[in-house]
Amino acid sequence: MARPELFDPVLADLDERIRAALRAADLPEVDPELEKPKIAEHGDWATTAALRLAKPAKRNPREIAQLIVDHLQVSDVIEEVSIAGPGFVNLRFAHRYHEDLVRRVLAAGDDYGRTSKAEPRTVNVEFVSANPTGPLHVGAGRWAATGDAIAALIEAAGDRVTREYYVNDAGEQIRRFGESIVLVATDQELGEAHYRGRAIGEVADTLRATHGDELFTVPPDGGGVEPHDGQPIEPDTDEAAGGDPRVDAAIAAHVGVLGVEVMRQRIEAVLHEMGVDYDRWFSEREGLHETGAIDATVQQLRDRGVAYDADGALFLRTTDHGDDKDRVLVRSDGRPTYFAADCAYLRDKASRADQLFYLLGADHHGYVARLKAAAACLGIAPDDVEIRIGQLVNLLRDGQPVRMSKRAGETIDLDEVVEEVGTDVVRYHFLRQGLDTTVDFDLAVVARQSMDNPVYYVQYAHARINSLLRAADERGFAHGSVDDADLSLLVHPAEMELMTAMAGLPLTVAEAAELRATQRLARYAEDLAATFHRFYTECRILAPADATDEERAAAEAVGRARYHLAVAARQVLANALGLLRVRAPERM
RNA sequence: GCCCCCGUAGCUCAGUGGAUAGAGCACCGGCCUCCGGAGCCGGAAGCGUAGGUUCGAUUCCUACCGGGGGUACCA
Repeated sequence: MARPELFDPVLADLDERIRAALRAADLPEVDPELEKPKIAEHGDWATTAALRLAKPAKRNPREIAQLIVDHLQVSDVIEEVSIAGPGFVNLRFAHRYHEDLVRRVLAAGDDYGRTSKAEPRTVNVEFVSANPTGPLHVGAGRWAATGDAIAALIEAAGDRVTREYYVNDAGEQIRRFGESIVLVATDQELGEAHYRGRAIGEVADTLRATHGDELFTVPPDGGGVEPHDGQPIEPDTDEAAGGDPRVDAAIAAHVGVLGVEVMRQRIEAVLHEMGVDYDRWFSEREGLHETGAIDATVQQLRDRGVAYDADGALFLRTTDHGDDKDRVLVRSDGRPTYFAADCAYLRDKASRADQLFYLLGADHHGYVARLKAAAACLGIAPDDVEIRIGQLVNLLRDGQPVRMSKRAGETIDLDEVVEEVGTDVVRYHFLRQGLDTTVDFDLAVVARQSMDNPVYYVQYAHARINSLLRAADERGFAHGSVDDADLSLLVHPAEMELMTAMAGLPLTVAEAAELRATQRLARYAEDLAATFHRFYTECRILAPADATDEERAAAEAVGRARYHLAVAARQVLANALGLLRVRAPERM
């Protein structure tokens, strides 16, 4: 778990002093495990060391707490040390701490909340990777928002990130996809196994526009057959491999490849619209099949002695690493399986990154064991392969399920939803909920601009600060620089609460990154917004229009301090939203 | 059958060993001569059940009950 003392020099010092007190009191040295009390009255930080020492030291925890306090020499940033409850040692900051914090935030600017690491790792974050045989559905929006935000969090926590999309553009499905396009383009009926839906027709139209009708009727190499005597050309089909008897296999394959690229671009466009931009679109066909990487990987697995032949097929011994059964790498007919491509891809990525992160939907949870086992078989440390499973999305409208089946017209694609409600709403809705919970995405609820959408609450706080600062400028409010402001005047409970909340961003970011828990940051932003709204309600910056000169003069010094506090709050809010890739608007 | 996830307020969700379990929505009652009421303040309301581990359990373990998903020489 992220440690608070790593993000704050004052806490680092405090941590060390508590350890020193334990030594001085002849107590076993345990980690102080500084934590934030839930209740503000208990102070700013607390240590539970005394509670945890009770057993080994065989003493009453309150006595131990007293010993700690007796030997603890705190710096003057700590104003109060007290013992409470069963043996908590509570610590309260002097006001100076909060004043420094405001200055720290303003000095750090956009970097406030980010941390650097002495030895950053390169983390490959793969997410979405939906088959490019159809448009993204709403559920994929969850992986887009979450994967992207997790990537941003990992970066903010000091590591390097590559965002990657694995394009499944090889194999059986591409031929079938090609056949589907050809059949639709030539007004023939689709078979049972074909892709259907509006998108197929759109791809067909796009291809017709760029390549002409011959694309669907003439094999890419010309077919070697000239039409003659008005006889239709017999398609050179591949029914043995499951091909449709009406479609030439070479045409299907060619159209499939072109169609996939059209679809991939559409996917790229909607993801871009959602603020998600990949560093790499990894083509299975180009990157693994055409380079021979699959064959090389299969050979390597043979050489490592982790593969064996049985029933004419080649199996990988994944059961040696916790899988339920060994997996087929090469079928008995000699074709490599999709799993073999997975292994090759794993190997490729491992050569480019220190850590491989996969975000998968719950419908893929069966992959976890075999993927981790495959990594182990390849000699990749299983700890360097992290697979997170997210639960699925229920698409609703007014509480009623919207069918997400493949049938034409019934699906609602991600681009339509993004168009309808906007990217901030879509992203935030997914990001504020944990990966382990099933998300209900109700189009009717999500379209409402109210507190049904907390994103507006947070954005409103940010817009409100901007409005406030604009009003100050318009009235010629002389705020001066923060160095000249007397921040010691910020003693109102709402001001204290706001400063305490702002101090929490770095730790929240670190924890959210570590746990891959975007909702932590979203909830933090909501809490901070609420704290600001309270401050706004209770603490005026500008004197009322009808104030007397005397009143105005009295309020001026504290107003200046509050002005800088508001600027700092805006910065923290903007940074939190920025990591979620949600806009922080100046007006709304 | 086996595997994974979930069960917290009427509803949607936070809270991965600490003190008095938190928000929003909905409901009830207050707050604008003044910087944006998309706001603020107050009220009522909850950890599925039964055991176990621990000084301490919503949190960890086991069983059970409910809900969701997965279990291919498919891609």
